[in-house]
Amino acid sequence: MHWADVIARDILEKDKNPLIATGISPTGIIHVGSLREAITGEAVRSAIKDLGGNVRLIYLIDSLDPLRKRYPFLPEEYENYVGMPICQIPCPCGKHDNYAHHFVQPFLDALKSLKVDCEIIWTHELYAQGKFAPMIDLALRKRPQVIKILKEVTGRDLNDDFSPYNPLCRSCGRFTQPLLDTYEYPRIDYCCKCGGSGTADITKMDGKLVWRLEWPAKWKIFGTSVEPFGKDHAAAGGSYDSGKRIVEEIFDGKAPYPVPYEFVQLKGVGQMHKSTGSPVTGMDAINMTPPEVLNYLFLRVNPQKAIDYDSGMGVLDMADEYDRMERLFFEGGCTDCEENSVRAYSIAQHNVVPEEIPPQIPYRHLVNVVQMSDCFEGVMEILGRTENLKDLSGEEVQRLRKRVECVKFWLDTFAPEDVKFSVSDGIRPEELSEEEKKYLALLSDALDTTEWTPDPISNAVVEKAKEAGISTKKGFQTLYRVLIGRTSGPRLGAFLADMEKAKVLERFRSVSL
RNA sequence: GGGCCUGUAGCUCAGCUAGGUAGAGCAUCUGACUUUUAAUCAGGUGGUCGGGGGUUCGAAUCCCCUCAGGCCCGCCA
Repeated sequence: MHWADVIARDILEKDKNPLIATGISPTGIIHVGSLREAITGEAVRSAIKDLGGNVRLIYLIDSLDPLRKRYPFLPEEYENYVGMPICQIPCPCGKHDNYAHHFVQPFLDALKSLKVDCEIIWTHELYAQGKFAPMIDLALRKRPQVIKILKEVTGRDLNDDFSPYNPLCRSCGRFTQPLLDTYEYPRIDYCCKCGGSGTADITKMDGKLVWRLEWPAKWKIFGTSVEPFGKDHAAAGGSYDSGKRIVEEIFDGKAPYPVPYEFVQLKGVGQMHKSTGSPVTGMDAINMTPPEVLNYLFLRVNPQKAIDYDSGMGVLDMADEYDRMERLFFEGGCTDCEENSVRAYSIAQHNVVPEEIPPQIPYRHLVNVVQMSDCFEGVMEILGRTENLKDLSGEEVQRLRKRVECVKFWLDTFAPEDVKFSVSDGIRPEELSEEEKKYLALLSDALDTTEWTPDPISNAVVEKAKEAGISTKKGFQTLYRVLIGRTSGPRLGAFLADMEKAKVLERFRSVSL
């Protein structure tokens, strides 16, 4: 059984109306791994829905988190903003409301493109609405117990003056320590390092809980029943462990069913970090992997399995595998060990699968065709020469368009050199030997009367090479050199059939004379 | 030091919760087809299931130990 179905079944045994929570702290550039959390949550959502559960997925944006340090990609002046909540720091590019919006927007676009069905919630608004106030109150009143729990779980020493709540200093805009003795619901005083002092109202956005308290507080607020999170939180003594005890012993709530997931690595390069940026960003992955394929990539393996995101040929392999699972889904006949992958295909569609199998253009073929035309219409025209595209629905055209865009992006960024070619890179006549010219002349005449489909073309290519007295290999190389300036390329018969006959003949003749 | 996760074919992974003759895809090899060239189809090769021990009639699967890799035990999220 697919892992998402196992989780869904376990959840529904306890809770018929489960709520799944997930989220992000958009303090820096978002990487591929951040997508895994959202996709994992969405998979559980659609699996529960599939079993008839009334399920909701919320996506929490931790917009009140402080900027921890000035990351290398930030301008110098951001040094001044360290310690301030990211929803109150200016946008680096000036186009968004604030820092948090700037970094989370591409991610929200990605969620949309991946069709993650969730409700977006901004944490700073929860604070402003006073949603955290009961938990802040409990945390402050039961502070000794909180400290005891944290000590026991983490095995660390914690000072007795530890505060679970940090007021936001009105003078400098940064989080600071409160004067614990002054607490009287709903107010607590503070005296900031900057020299400023004042009073924070815990029912307003005047401060925030520290992470280890904030997380369980959210569980209590929403009644979260399932939550995927990075395995760093899942480790013994980590924030899930402490959160579990705090939500039960302090907030009188329950911890969600944990779905820890492993991190995503760029193949051969290593762990990616939000804070330092990385060679493949989340947006890169979105841009070069069709959304349904990206969903599938994360769903085909168990969450606790590390994923190497291969931005090279792996992108093509994954798309091909996706298409293969699509065929197996509709045609049946999968083996036991493909069962989970086929199910992953269906979950990657959010369990809303088309009535019948959509027409498939092999992804590797698309890689060739995309390089033969500048625009989508051109690609469609070329595909139309060998495939029947007349019956495509609007949605199918959209999917194809998206795939073409992804292939283009991939070719421009991460594709290895040996899959790239350009039909404008043909060589000049002087670079060809006499026998090669003779071959081209013979072939041109033969092709003139040849049916313009792959097999007859291939036959002519080989036959005329023999006639011209050169090896088949040499013949192929000559044609590739003339067409794309390389000695190898896409399967020739189909490649030529994809092109316009007149243009091919013109090209051959222009160099054979 | 303590804990969690991972280790199955060259590569990516199923299979482990209910032990019963090791599975897929990709890669590779061979062959359809008078075509060696990155879109076809059919077959084949390929694994002491990280290692050792135990339980069992029988272990990839359960238990113990061990090795390797990753991660955690922050008043960071």
